[in-house]
Amino acid sequence: MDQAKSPNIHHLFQQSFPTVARTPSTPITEHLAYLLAQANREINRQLDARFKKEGVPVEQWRILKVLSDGKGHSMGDLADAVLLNHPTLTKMVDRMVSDALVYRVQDPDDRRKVVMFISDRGKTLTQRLNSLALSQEAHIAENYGNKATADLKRLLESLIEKAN
Amino acid sequence: MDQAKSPNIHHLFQQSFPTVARTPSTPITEHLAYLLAQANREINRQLDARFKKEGVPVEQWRILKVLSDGKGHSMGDLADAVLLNHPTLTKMVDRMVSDALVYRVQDPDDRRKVVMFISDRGKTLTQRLNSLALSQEAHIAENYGNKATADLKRLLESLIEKAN
DNA sequence: CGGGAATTGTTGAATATTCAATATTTTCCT
DNA sequence: AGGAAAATATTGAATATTCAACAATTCCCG
Repeated sequence: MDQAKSPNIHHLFQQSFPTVARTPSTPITEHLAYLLAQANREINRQLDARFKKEGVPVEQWRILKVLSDGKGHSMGDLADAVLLNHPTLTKMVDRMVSDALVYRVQDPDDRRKVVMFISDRGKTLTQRLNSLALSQEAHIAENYGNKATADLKRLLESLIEKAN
Repeated sequence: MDQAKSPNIHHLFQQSFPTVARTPSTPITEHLAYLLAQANREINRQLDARFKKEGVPVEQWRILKVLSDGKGHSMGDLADAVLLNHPTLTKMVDRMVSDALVYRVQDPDDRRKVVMFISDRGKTLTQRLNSLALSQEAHIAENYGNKATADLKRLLESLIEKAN
């Protein structure tokens, strides 16, 4: 590899600055994508820490929460709702079925489909997880501010909506 | 599975509502953790799509971008900066070394450490990636609004700061 | 009706990530 | 000084995710 000369035309204009002077370019920390990743990671980490004593990953809580409306949900709907792609969801649901948290029923109206339901065991677990999650939200709202939290949520919703 | 009776004491108070009346509990879509995950996923997906023609995952762009300051960075610093845990970073850097985008040097002051540098090949790639990323940011700012984008960034920064 | 195309979900192989253990070097403490 | 503890990075095994292929069913259109 030739490490010799500056590969872009900028160096023509940089000769008067002898030492360094590379194109500045926005630091990674100012990119929206990065800020979202960082915030998401941190909040998720905290939530996971709270869920740890129940031994349930955040994704399973999402699944349980969606199913707690009591209605049946197809795998496809679930996958969209919980932000998982299909094969990942299938395998996670397999585990949850083993743990008797949810169960599958074949949709009688469309036999390609599977309809997922939450079990009673799943329901009681969901309640414990919900209160852990709520306590986290309360904790955030506490030292981040109610207004800021509400504003942030609103902006995120709007971003998500626009992004489609 | 016994789906028969409501498992919590609430049902004592719900007897006057004969039909259903389960505890409402916030829908998943109102939780901050979920909104962050969703927004992050979507923005990342879009960025990945743009990077696709370069065949570079977003994480590698982050690494390249951090290293483009020309200074050397230890693996630990890098891992923090690019939101990857150490073993994952090690293996990703292995690939990038194979691709001659970055290289390792042992830190002479502390021989436990490795100092990472970006190669010239890495620099030119970074420039192409930067402009793809900037065009995405521009696209977002365009149909989401400059104010909203700035507000969102500010709120995210503040959340991240508070969360530590 | 019949059959190709589309939809839905799962599987298996390939890939990536994570956890725990390890190796190496430095720091700290007495 | 000298040895235990901490810091840094990597490795290998276990686990998880993804991609592509598949199977089953339904849809659609001629």
